[in-house]
Formats: sequence, C-alpha cells, structure tokens
Amino acid sequence: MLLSYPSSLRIHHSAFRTLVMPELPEVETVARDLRPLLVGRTITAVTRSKLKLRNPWWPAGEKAYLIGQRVLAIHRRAKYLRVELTGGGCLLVHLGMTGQFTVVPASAPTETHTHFVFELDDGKQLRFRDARRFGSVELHASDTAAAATLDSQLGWEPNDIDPVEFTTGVRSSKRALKARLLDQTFVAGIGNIYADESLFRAKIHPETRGVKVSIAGCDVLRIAIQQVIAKAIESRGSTIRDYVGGSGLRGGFQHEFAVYGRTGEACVSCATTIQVIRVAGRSSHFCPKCQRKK
DNA sequence: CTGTAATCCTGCGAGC
DNA sequence: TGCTCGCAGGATTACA
Repeated sequence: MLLSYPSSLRIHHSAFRTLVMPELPEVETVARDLRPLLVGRTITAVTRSKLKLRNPWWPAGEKAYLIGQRVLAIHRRAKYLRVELTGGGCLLVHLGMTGQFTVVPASAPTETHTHFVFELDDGKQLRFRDARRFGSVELHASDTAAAATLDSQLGWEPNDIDPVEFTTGVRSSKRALKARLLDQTFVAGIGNIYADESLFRAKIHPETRGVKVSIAGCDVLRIAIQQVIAKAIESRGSTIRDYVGGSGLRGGFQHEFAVYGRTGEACVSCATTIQVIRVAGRSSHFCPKCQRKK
C-alpha cells in the first residue's frame, strides 16, 4: 500500500526525531570504543535498577560472581556484544532501540533510564542506559556457550556471507527482500536503516520477491550490503538523536543516507521523489525510479 | 510457506 | 498552554 503524499510527508518529518536503533555498525562502534576503556579493568561493584529489561537472564548471586572479575575481551556478533570475563562467563548485551553502553567517570551525573552501573577499578563506571527498555543485559556463566548459542541462532555476518549460499537463499524465498534482509537468521545485524540503504544501492524495490532476483542481482545485493555496512562503520554509525558510541561520541552516517528518512526529497541519483511504504511492518524508503518493482 | 499484528516501552510532534 | 494521540521500531509470539 502506498501512503498518500501528505502522510508520507508526515512520516518524513517524524523520521528524524525518531530514535535510531543500533544496528551492526553502531554496535561495532560501541565495541571499538569500549575496548581501550574496558579490557583489563576489574569490576568492583554492581548496581541495577529494578525495572525489567527485555528478557533478562541473571543467575542467583550475580553480584558476588561479578565483583572481582576482570574484562578479558569485548566481542561483537551481529547486534550483540559480549563482555568476556576472567571467570569464563560474560555479559551478553543487546542495545535494543535506545540502549547506550558507555564508560564514564564515576563523577558523571547518572542520567535517567540508567539500568546498570558496573564500577571499575580505575574509578570509572560502565553504564547501561535504555529509555525504552527494548535492550537486554544478561549474565552468562559461559562465554563460549553464549557465543555458540548466538551462532546457532544468527545468520552470516555481512562481511562473511557465503556468495553461493546467499544467492540460493535469496532465490529460494518468496518473501519480500526487505523482510528477508531484516531476518537475523539469514544475514545478521541489518536493521531498518541499512536494509533500505542496501536495497537502494542494489537498485532493488523493497517488495521484490527473492525468487525474482537474478543471480547477478544477488551478487549486486550482497556487495551493496557489505559496502553500506562498511561505510557506516567508517562513519561510526548513524546518530539521529540518542545513539552514542561507547565513549559517548555520536555517529556520522546519517549525513550519507540515500533514502532512509528522506521521504519527499530528491533521489541522490535521479532526483525522483523518494517514497515510503510499509513492508514487513516497517517503513521502507525507496526511489520509485531507481528501484523498480519486478 | 507467507504475511499481519500485537507485545514490550518512552519520547515527541501534531493537532485540538 | 497543556492535553491526547499516533508513531517510531528489534525481537518474539500468536494467529490467519
């Protein structure tokens, strides 16, 4: 269903006041920022808010377990972060839509919606803040097991897509490609922004069915995904309002959007007016001339 | 197999 | 000016 022009305009204006959910490039930026601040540090105290995050899993005695643990490494898989600890366990973190995972001086004022504070041995604090609480922070007893579970539930990292299997996977599905790109069990880490940007780069309409894409088209799409993700990581992700990296710095990729949030504006390639439709329950921005439906 | 929609949640702008 | 309303969406689940 195509929204009317006034509706499109309304959505366009609302797009830039909306929080941007952290997708793979944002989470990767957080991981890179956190590593120098966190690896080698020891947790000396833990405080939690009473509010429930999405699907939190914490074994009994978590504070006793955590205190004295040193951070061995920070890993990223798709949109998940694992803070690996010396005891063999890890903190498994998902930023949801509005999550912020930062290291700040202990003297920094505690902002609203701060759900976890991990005090560190250098006088700083690792904090998890999440206004909408779509994110999660879980303590797992085994980092290896947590990593294996993620691997069993998630598809390829974008930079590690198997070209042949990707092509087969795309062409064996009747689903709209937009829905397919959001499916974390196929390619993991893509969210609404980078799905739209990848489809624009590949010149594929978001509603195009996988079966309709040529073998060459699959190659174009795979490379488009990889280039969009790589460029976004270079720009430290996209900040519209709230997303920040692990050191609190904002991203810059929002200045490079070709279609996302640009409803009613001119296509960067052909100047045709960018449109928005709903696909897979998500707003999907595209150029009707560059991305013709097949 | 496919899609749709509700669920969790808060912030914010539009409109009255 | 202050209220209500609708919308934004990641992951999951229920249902058509």
